[in-house]
Amino acid sequence: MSDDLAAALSVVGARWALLIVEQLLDGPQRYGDLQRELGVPTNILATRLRELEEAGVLRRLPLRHNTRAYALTDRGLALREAIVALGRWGEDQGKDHDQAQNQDPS
Amino acid sequence: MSDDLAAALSVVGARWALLIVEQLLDGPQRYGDLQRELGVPTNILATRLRELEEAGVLRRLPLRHNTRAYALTDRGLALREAIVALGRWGEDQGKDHDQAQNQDPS
DNA sequence: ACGCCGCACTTGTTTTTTGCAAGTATCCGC
DNA sequence: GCGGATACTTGCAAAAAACAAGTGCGGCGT
Repeated sequence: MSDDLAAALSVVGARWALLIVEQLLDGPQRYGDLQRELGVPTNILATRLRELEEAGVLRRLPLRHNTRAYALTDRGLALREAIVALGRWGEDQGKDHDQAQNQDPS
Repeated sequence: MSDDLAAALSVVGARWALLIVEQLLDGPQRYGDLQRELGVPTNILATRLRELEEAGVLRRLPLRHNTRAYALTDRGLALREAIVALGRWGEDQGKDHDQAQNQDPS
């Protein structure tokens, strides 16, 4: 079964996961930054970060004392293309989403 | 707000949504086909198809009597790139995803 | 004509996921 | 040693998903 998409979604398909990765594409960030930027509930954020770390998408880098940063691994960075592609698609989606279904103007 | 990704995910971010679209990239298919190919619960499938239709991603084409097919619209087809990108990423994901940080195997 | 089957769904009900609010632990500066 | 910042837990309610069974409709065989 070549269902690579299902494999991908089992890692980054959960809610907020891709948004977290997108945010980290701009560089490593701390927990509180992600929280404030994305507006993600704190327990969900903690859960996702754990999952994504275990999946090898990101890793914790300890900073000073009780602060640390989350940074994408190579595998995480490899999501950029997919995220950009989805983002582009989302652009057009935002325009008008009234049922403008034109496929064959007769 | 350049959060196009969030806009995209609000449409195709729900569980099974992208898999349904992927399946339809191979051409129009019927309800039962999607169900059997993907193994998606029937009530979820019905819900997603309704949502995706309302979002202009796909449309119903009536076939004979009480059968119909689901086909992607142009907007739905435009998801191909994103799906391919995610699929490619998922390929590599499949290799080994043990959370072995740096455990020397030998 | 009538029952039966396949197709495309609904309609309960349970389980899982998400969200919200509040609390805990640790360190740092004062 | 107190207050505030940072990084999370924990408890509980709401929402979504999965499971199981049922409905309506049309065609087909008999």
